[in-house]
Amino acid sequence: MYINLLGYVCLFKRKCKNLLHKCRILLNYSVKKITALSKNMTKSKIPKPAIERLCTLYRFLDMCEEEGTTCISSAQIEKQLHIGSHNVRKDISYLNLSCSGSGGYNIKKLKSQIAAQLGFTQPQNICIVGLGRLGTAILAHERIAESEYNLAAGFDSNINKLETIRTRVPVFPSYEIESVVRQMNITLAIIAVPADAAQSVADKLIGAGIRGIVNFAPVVIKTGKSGVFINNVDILGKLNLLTALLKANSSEIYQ
Amino acid sequence: MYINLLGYVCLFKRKCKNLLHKCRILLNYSVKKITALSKNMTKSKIPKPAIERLCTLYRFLDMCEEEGTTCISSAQIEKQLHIGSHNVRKDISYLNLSCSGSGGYNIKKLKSQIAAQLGFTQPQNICIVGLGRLGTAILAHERIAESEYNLAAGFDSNINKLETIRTRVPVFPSYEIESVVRQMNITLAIIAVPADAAQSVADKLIGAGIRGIVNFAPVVIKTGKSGVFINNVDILGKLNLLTALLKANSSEIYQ
DNA sequence: ATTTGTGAACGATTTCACAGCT
DNA sequence: AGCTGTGAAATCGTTCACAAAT
Repeated sequence: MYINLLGYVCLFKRKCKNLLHKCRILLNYSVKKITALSKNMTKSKIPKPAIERLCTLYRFLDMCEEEGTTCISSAQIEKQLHIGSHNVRKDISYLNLSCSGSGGYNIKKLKSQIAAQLGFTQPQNICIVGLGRLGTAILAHERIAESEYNLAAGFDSNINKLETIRTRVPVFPSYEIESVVRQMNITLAIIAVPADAAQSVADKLIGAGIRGIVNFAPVVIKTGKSGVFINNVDILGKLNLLTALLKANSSEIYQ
Repeated sequence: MYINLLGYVCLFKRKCKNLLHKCRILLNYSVKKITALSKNMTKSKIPKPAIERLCTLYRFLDMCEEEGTTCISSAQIEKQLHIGSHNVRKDISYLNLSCSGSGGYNIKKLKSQIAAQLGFTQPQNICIVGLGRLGTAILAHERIAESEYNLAAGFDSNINKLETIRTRVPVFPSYEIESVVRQMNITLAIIAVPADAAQSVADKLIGAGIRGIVNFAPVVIKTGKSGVFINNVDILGKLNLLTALLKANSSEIYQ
């Protein structure tokens, strides 16, 4: 039988492309079946890149809503966000909802559905560690105040600095991070301290039970604990990435 | 023959997993051959996620070098950066270089090779548009001054502000963006203006021939032109992403 | 003895194509 | 008439396993 199959394949190689496809379908099916039998059905979930795109889409819908638009089609989203319309529809389909029909998506409805599925409905408390130029710039960020996030605390190790900062947000010395984070039930943190302090600050935050960190310090932060997500935003890294993409785009990397 | 094959597959379903694999190999091989014949050999290139990881690695190697380390193995990199050692080696293999042997990679050599392949060797001129709190924070970023990037210009629409800023970097009013960018041969830009000004600033920059933009304004910037890369760093978007990942991680999104 | 380098297997994501609504 | 929603195909990226190198 093995030899027959080999002969069959040789035949395919020459002429029977369609039948070959049929054959592949059959085989793939059986492989899947076997795989499904040998391990538990993996729970379906949204791919991470899709989640990223949905976040971008959510921010974009927010903007559209402010401008007073009520409907948008996947083709329009493609033009604005550079995400293929197929891709947009697929991503939205992961949410298991239906805004269907011609005329495109109802923005208000779609936005609230994304918020519900991705967990943007419950307001969360966030904090900023490091109140230098960058930290205070974020403290003053107009849109955070209007958002679903509540900026609950700021921290800095320099106590003199704390006294001179003018903001509505309560500020604390860094050694109080753990107690304040626990008491105020803060779930997300933004790190804006110098590189050498970043990891120790992150350790404190994670120790206090924080769930996610946006790190602006130019080091890669490690988390020993699973279930804690870290987003490193190193500006030099971003510049490097752009440089590399430009190079790769203009001339092939393999000489 | 079709029916024979079907029967064969049924047999597989029950017991012949190994032979099935063999069969798949044969078929895949033929499919590849056919595909290769029907279209031109696609040029191999580095996957985008691999480029991102290599940028992170580059920054990390930079740090290691400062600390005086000379050698590092893929296993050590795995611990520090949370990138699987397999993955590290694969990414490095895309560069077509050889630092091989036991004892790990020579940091200096590896770093210079990454720089060469990814295009970090030629210093590039960069500029910042928007000299509010965030813009000035970036102007003062210690590491940019030491890096392969030359911070050549800052821009702000508020002329009074330009006079009060204390920095070594030359600053200009925003209406001079196009001429200054051209004259100084600036290739990358950082946008730190309010949301409503971001797109028009980006249009000016792209019009002046800029190749890449890191955008800190909380809107998604569009580029009509291909060959221009944009990196949107929206802090609310990052927070959204963390929230969504937490939700997806803790409880399945499909109820 | 240890660690790299890499083809191939595997798994994940994107794209396609068209049925199904409105 | 036009747009969404979605299985299935195609593509892309990661992991594996082991040969090669020192």
